[in-house]
Amino acid sequence: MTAAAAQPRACSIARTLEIVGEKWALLAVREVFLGNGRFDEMVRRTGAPRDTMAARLRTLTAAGILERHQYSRHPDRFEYQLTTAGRDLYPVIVSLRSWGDRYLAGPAGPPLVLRHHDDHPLEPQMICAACGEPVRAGESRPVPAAAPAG
Amino acid sequence: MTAAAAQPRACSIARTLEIVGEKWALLAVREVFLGNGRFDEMVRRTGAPRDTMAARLRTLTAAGILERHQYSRHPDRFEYQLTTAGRDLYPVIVSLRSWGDRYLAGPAGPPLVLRHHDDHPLEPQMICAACGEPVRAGESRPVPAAAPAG
DNA sequence: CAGATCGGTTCGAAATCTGAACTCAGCGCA
DNA sequence: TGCGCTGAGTTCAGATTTCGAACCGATCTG
Repeated sequence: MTAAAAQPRACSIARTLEIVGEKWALLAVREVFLGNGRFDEMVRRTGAPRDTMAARLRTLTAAGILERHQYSRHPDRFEYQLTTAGRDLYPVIVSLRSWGDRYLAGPAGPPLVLRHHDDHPLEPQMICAACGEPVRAGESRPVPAAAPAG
Repeated sequence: MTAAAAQPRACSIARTLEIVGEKWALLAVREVFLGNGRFDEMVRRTGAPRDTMAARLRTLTAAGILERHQYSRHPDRFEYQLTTAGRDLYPVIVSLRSWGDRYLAGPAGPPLVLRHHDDHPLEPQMICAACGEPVRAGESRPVPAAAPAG
C-alpha cells in the first residue's frame, strides 16, 4: 500500500450535494420557494421528466427539506411545502441566482428580479455575522474541526 | 393546443445549474477554493471518477469558472485556478457548507471549520446590500424583469 | 532498468435519465 | 351515460452518464 489513498474529504459540502447536488432537486426547491408546490406545475415550470421529478421529491422529502401535505381528499391531491431546513436553503438558491444574473444573463438582463420588501431589488451579499465583514474567497482558512479519534 | 404548455422558466438558477448543478462540478470548485488545483489531487479528495472529473473540468473551464495553467513544462503539468467568475461562486460554496454544517453534521459537529481572518469561525449570513437586512425566504417577491417582446 | 508522479484517455458494465404512454380518481357537461 | 379534463403519479423501453479499473506517455528518482 503506497499511502496514496487519501480518501475523499468528510465535508459538509459533499454531504449537502448528495441531497441537492442535482439540477432538478434544486429547481424543485426553487419552485416551492416561488409558491408552486404542485407536482404538475413543478414539472411544467422546471421541464424535468415527471419520473425524475417524482424521484427528487421523494429524496427531498426523505431528507427533511420538503413536506408532502394533502390539500384535497377524494381526488387525493398533494402539495409540497418547505420545512425549516428547506427554508434554510434560501441562501443557496439566492446565491445561485445571483451568480447567474451576473454571469449568464444575456443582454436583456436577468429574466427575473426579486423585489425585497416590495421596495427595492434584492442585492444579496454574504457577510460574516461574527465580524460584519463581507465574505471573500481567500479570507477564511479551513481548520479540521476535531482530531479524528482513529 | 390546450394552453397547458407553460414552458420551463427562463431562470438564472436553472442556467447556473446547467453548469455547476452537479456534485462533482461543485466539489471540483471546492477543491480549487481549498487550494488544490491538480487533477490527481482533486480526484483523490473528491472521490470522483477520473473520467468524470476530466469532463467536469472541461465544462467548468469552458464556462469561464476555471482556468488551466501549465505550471511545469516537459513533464507537462497543469493546474486549475479560479477566474473572477469562479471566485464569485464562493457564496454558493459557503452557503452549501453552512447548510450541511447545520443539518447534516453528526454529533461530532462539522468536519471542517472556516476561520475568518485567523480570528473567529466564519458565520456566513446573507444580507441585502441595499437595505442591510438579513435575506429571509418570503420577503422577496419575484418580478419579471422585462415584458417579453413576443 | 523498476517505480512513482502526473494528467489524463479508453473500456465495458451498471446506473440513471429521458420522453411518452398509461393509470386511477373525481369533476364538468351535454 | 359517456367524453374529456385535471392532478399525481407509475411504468416502460431506450438513450445517456456514470462508475471503476486499466491503460498511456512523459518525466524524474534510485
